[in-house]
Amino acid sequence: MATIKEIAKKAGVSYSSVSRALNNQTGVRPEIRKKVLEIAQELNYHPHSSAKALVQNRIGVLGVVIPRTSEFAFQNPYYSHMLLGLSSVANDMGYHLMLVINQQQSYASLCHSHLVDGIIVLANRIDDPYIPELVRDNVPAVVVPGYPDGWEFDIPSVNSENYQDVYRAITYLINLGHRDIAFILGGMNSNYSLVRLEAYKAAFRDKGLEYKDKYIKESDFSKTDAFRLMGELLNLPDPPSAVISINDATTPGVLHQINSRGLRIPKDISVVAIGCSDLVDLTDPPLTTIKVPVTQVGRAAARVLIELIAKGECRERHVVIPSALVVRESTGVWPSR
Amino acid sequence: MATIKEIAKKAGVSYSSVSRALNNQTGVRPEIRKKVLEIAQELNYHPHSSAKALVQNRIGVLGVVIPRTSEFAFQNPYYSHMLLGLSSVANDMGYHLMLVINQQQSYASLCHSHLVDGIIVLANRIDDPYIPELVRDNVPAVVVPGYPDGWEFDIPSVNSENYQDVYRAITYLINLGHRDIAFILGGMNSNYSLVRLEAYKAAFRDKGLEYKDKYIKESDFSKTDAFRLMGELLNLPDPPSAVISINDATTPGVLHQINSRGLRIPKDISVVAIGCSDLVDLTDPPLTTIKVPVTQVGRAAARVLIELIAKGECRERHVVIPSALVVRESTGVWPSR
DNA sequence: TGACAAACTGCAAACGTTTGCGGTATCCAC
DNA sequence: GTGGATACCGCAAACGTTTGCAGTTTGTCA
Repeated sequence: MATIKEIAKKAGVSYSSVSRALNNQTGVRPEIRKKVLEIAQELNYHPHSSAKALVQNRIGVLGVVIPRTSEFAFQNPYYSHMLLGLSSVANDMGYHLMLVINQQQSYASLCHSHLVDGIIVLANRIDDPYIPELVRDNVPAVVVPGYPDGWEFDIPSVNSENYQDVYRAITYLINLGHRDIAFILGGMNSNYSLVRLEAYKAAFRDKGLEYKDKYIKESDFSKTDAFRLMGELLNLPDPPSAVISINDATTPGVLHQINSRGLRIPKDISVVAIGCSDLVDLTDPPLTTIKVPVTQVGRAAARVLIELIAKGECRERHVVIPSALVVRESTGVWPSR
Repeated sequence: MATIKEIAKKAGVSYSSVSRALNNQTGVRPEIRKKVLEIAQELNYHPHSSAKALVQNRIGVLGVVIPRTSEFAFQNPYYSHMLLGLSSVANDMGYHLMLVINQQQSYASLCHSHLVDGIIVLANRIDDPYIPELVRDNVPAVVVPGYPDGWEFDIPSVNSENYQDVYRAITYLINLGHRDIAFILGGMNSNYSLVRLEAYKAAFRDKGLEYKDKYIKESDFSKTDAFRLMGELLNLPDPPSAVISINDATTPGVLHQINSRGLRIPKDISVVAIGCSDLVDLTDPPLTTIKVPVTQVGRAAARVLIELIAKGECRERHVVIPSALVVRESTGVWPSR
């Protein structure tokens, strides 16, 4: 591999001039710059990123941490969309992405060893033991979706309008006449579950109604578990008239359970899906959906992290991306006749 | 951040000894080693990976390239499974993963700039302009799934038993009595499409039968396109009695089209799915599937690449992972009564 | 022509490691 | 007590860059 010195020798200048020419800095005669660039091209020169990193104390890589999670969870299109968003901003800003799945060591050490300049934790669990260390060591880091309000420490986060969307969706269902609304949640160590359940309860409360605990089910975010739980719900003597499903993994399980019993949507039961997948667009009937703008969340997360790395702080520590409830045909008035 | 020199000063030894102690090399007294390790712990020392990389000429990172592709394609669980496989082996072998999506520059430059030690290209297109450069520059690289036999250049690859599986599936359908078997393919710049179509044709040929071009459809690997093409097929005066769908993205489109017409599987039409998703396990009826062992392909790819980096060559340049046709309930004899 | 500023250029240090080599201490056997 | 082997230790170079500083050239204007 060609180095800067070889170029210098070949061009007959010092290698500081070569460096300046290559990084188009000021202070090098145009003809020399041109010559240097030509020779670099000819030798197929590529700057040694480690050497650069060593002196500049910046490697140009963002660490994307996907905490220890089960295989089926990682299959969620959530991650794909997120990675697309992250990667598009990173590309534009001159950063690369290091993907860290099921890391068994502290996230902070990635930064301490200068492997990455900063860290994004995706789908963080609120009991993740490695996140407090990030704030203690003051590592540039962003978590998605973050922590409940008033949490014991503060770390930059990006989220979508989780609370508002679920609140709107439940209010909408209540207005349609539904009272027995089931919620297929994920694990309660996910802020997604916590915030959305909070909104669910608030929507009932604000209408002067009471939700029923038996309709609230904690899944492990998997399709099979959602299938099972939806089965339990439908076996109740008074099954729910509507159900809201927390993500793209659980929704197919819910739908499959409903379909396999020959129930009709929305005549027999209304369904609201939460997710980022366009899978739901082709279901029959088209699903009323809380469309989570995951790619945009990813873009924002990358932007915040890059700002954090550059400036040591960021203007907005807790970004919320607007999202929307899209009403389609899987929800109807109740009772339905 | 603590450096090796600070540890040396604090321990009262030279920093070469510290280095040796930390990398548990020979040539340092046990009590000194112990002391050094304690101080390192206490100072929260982490070796500077760039400094290390500079002198060792090895950064410990594998580049995972996902060529320019559309958003919906990246959503395919194929990539998730692959990344899980890659990451598990990489973790075990002390490597990290750099994820490069939609890279607009040459893949080889990643290696030339010492950002990564080697490169894995996922779902390579046979007309990808950046891959020949990898072999020209002798960059450690593996492509998945690779190129057709007798291609103009040779590059290590990992694939599953694409050909055999499709051959078996088509033979199986023919034995059931099917003659009009549709194939929803992807783009013909993908070796997946090429090889599988080859197998499709061979299965007919070897039975002394002729396939019909009108039943072969090239999709763009998307669900919506598959939905459209399946529509065209079912609109034919002589629609197919069976269909095989090339991946996890196209299958839902195919199924949705069939269901929306009120056709019954397998009475009216038999369906064979190709893919890695367990999505199909919950469909009604359960799908006869060519289960592609994508995670294992990923694991093998990482292993081959690491061997390539270490030894400069690998024993097996073209690994094929065995897979299987899993017969479930979406395929039946024809005619069906 | 001279003075002064501006633009250019090169030297050398620095970034944090690893490692070959030569030197020193330790130990054991005779 | 001497010899030699062995284990340990530190010096200094090396990896490929960037960059502050000082020195040199060029240009401009009076």
